Amino acid sequence: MMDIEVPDILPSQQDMELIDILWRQDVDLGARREVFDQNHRQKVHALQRRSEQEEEKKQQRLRDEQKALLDQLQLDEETGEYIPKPLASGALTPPPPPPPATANPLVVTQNVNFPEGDDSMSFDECMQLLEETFPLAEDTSACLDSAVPPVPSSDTHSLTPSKQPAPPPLASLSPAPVVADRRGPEMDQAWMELWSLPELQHCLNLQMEDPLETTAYLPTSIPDAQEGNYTYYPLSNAPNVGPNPVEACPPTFIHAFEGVFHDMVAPEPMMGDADLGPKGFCGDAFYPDPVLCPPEAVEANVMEHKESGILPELPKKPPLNAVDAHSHSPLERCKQEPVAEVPDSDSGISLNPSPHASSPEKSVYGDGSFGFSDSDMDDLDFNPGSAESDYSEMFSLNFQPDDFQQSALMLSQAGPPEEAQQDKKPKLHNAKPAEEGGQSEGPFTKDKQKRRSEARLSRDEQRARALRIPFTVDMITNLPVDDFNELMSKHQLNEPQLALVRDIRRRGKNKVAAQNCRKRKMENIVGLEYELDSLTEEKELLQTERSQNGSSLRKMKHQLSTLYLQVFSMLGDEEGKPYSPSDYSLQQTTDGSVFLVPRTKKTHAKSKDHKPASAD
DNA sequence: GAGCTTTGTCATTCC
DNA sequence: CTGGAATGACAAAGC
Repeated sequence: MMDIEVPDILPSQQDMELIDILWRQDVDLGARREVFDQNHRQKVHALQRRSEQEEEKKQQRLRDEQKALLDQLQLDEETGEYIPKPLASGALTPPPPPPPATANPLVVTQNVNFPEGDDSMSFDECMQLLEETFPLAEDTSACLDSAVPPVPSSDTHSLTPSKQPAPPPLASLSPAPVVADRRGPEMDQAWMELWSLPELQHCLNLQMEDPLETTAYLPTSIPDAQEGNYTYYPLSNAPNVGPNPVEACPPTFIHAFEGVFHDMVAPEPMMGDADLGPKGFCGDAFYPDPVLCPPEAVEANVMEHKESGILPELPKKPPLNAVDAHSHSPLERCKQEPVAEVPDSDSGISLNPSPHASSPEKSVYGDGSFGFSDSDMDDLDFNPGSAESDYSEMFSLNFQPDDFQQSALMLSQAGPPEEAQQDKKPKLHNAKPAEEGGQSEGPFTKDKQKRRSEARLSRDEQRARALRIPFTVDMITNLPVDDFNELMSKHQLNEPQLALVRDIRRRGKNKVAAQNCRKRKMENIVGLEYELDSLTEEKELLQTERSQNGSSLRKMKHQLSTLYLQVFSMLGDEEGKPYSPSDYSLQQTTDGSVFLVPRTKKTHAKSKDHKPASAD
C-alpha cells in the first residue's frame, strides 16, 4: 500500500517530512501517528546528540589511552621506532587498534549490559564477541518465516514484502547498496545476518501485538542505530534479555517493521495475537476455507455456540472468522474490546461480516449481554457474570439458524422483497441497506455518531435475534397495525417473543416519535427565534415611528403656541390695552366662533362676559 | 472530571 | 379499550 523509501536507519529530516506528507495522504496506512510525531523525532534527535557526545568521549578516552601507551614506549634512536619500555613487558603488543566500538560500528555495547569501562575491551574480546554472535545467526537462516520475508533494509516504512526482494542467501551476502553509503559493507553484512536471527523473526511475528507499546522503545533504540551501535549478541543469550520474546527482540526492529505488518496482516483480528507466534500466524486454523464456510454460516454458528454458553470443540468447530480465532487466544480474551475497535483493513480480508467488529458498542461476542429482554438489559449490563441467563435459557427455544432463515424466507414471500433480503442478512445490520456501506469505513472516519446510532439500534436487533424472532426490527416497527397483527398471527410466537416484539415495536415507535418530537421542538425553537426576530424588528420600526410622531407633535404644539400668542397680540380692549394671555384664553365654540374668556372667572365669563373676539 | 450534546428509553397523557 | 402520538424526564455515551 505504502511504499516509502527510507534508506537509512534513522530517516533524515527530509525523509521524515516525506513520511509526514505520505502519512497525511494515506492515513489508512494504520501506522500510528506518533511514529511520525515531531516531538518524537525531536526526542530521537536529542538522544542522537547524546550518543554523539558519548562517542566523542569514547574517542577522547581512546586518544588518551594511546597517549598513555606511547608514554610506555621509548623511541629507538637507531630505527626511529617506538619500542616498549622494559617495565611494560606485558604491553609488547603494538598499540591496540581502536576498539571495535568505534572502528567498526558492528560491535558496540550500548544495548548490552557491559560494564561502563567497556572501552578497555581488547580486540580479542571484540573478536570473541563476534564469534559468539554470528555463528548463531548463521544457524538460524532456516527459520526464516515465509510470511515475513527478511528485507535487508532499515527502511521502516517501505517494507512492502511483495515488492522487496528477499535477501540473498547468507553464503552470497553482499552489502545492500542502499545502505552502503553511510554504514559501509560491514554494516550491511551485519544487517543481512541480523535478519536471519530467529529472535528477530520471532519478533517480527510478535511486533503487531501493540504498535504503541513497541514504538515506545524507539527513542532509546534509534540513536543506537544512527550511531551504528548495533549489538549483535545472540538475543537469547544476552544477560539482559528475559524469556519474553517481545523483550528479547530489540524494539528498534519491532518498530522498524511495523509498516510491514500493517500491510501484511492488516485484518485487525490478527493484531495482538502475540502468543500465537509464527505458527499461529501462519496456521491454517485461522484461515478457514471461505468456500466451505460462508460468513453467514460462521456467524450463525458462533451465535449458536455463544448462546449455549459453550465454545465449540475444536474438531466440530466451524471455521472461525478472524475475531473468533482471536478470541480463543488467552491473551486475546483480555484484549477483545480493543481489537473490536480496530477497523477493517483495506485488504478486504476481514472475515467478520458483523458490523460490530468496529462498533463502539459492546461486542456481540464479548459482553454476552444480548439475548436479554429490554427490562433485563440494564441489570445485565452491570452483571456480566450472569450474562448467559438469557431468554434462550429461560424459555429453551428451539430455533436453529436454518429455521431462522426459513422463517425469513417465508416472510419474504408475504412481504416486500427487500425486507426479505434484509432478513437473510445478519440481523445485526440495520435494515437500511444504504447505510451498510459505511460500515467498512476506516479508523479515521468522523461519522461516529452514525456508527453509534447503528450500534445503538442493534440492541433490539440483538434481542430479537437472541429470541429467534424472524422479523427485522424495521418490520416490527414500521409495519401498519393490520399487517403487523397479520404477521404475528402467521408466526406462532411464544409469550417472551411476543412481549419482545411488542417492546421492540413500542420502542421503535417511541424512538421515531421522540425524534419527531425533538425535531418539532427544534423547529418550534427556530420558529420562535424567527418570530422573535421579526417582532424585534417591528418593535424598532414602531419606536422609530413613535419618535417621529412625537417630534412632529412637539413641532405642531410649538406652532400652535406661536399662533396663539400672535392672536392675543392682536387683541385689545376698548382702551386699546392688550389682553394678557395669563388672564384670558381663547375658546372656540362648535359653530366656529371664537371667544375671549377670562381665566380666573371662567364660569362667570362664560355666562356674562362673553364677548366676540374681534380679530381685526 | 465536569459540562454539554445526542440519542434511546420509559412513563404518562391525550386523541 | 387499544394503539399510537406527543412529550417530559432520565440515563448512557461521546465530545
